Amino acid sequence: MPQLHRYIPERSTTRAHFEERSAVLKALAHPSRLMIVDELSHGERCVCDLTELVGHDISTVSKHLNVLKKNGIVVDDKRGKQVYYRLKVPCILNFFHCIESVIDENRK
Amino acid sequence: MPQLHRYIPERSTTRAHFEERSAVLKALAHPSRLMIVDELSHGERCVCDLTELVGHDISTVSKHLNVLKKNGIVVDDKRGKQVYYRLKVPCILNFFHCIESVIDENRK
DNA sequence: CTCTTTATTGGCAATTTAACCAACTGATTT
DNA sequence: AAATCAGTTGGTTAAATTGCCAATAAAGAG
Repeated sequence: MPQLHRYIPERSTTRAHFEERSAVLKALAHPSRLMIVDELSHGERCVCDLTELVGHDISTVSKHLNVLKKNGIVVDDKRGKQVYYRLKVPCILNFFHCIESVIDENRK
Repeated sequence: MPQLHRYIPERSTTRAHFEERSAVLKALAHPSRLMIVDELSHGERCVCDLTELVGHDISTVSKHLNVLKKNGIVVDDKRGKQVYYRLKVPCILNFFHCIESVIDENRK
């Protein structure tokens, strides 16, 4: 008698699953997008605020925001002429501590 | 009397700093490299073990390992004919929980 | 309604990334 | 010493990324 349910792993470790994870990391892995996430950790901001912060063309910033949005890191909210973005999953911020420690180690 | 020391920020938020951080994230943001990091969380492994795991050419895996090494995520150790890699900064593993929660949110 | 402001989208050029194969290095085996 | 095994490095090609400009859309102001 086959026991099919025994073969379902608790945690997926398939290639597809690692691709999903890396997509999220890739969305964060750009200096401008990190600046944006850092800024959004202080509250929601409109695209024009973020454009000034990042110092690139507004179309470039809009595309960066779309990358973050597609990967579930931010959500947007149009109010009037402006579009406001905010963090969707705050735990993203925990990354920074670890990344700092990696960088500190690299300096040694 | 100028108070120069007052202008030194506690935490750097310059573009250069965000570039450093994104370099670390970028090193992690690839499915094969995530597979490697996940495997190394169980202990050190030689390149040939990781090559079998990843399922790509050994030269490709070697280059992935070099990316992780250059960014301070793993360290290597040659013993005999084999080169063993292990995680340098274990906190990297904390990322996974958060990434999972992002992915879970994305499914909703 | 027209003009302006805010943001998104399409398209293009330059750069980067990632895979493979081939060549090479270094250590072990025979 | 010669052959073999484990890994790294160089070179090439295909694909993805990122920036800007131009065109478009949507909302508000005059």
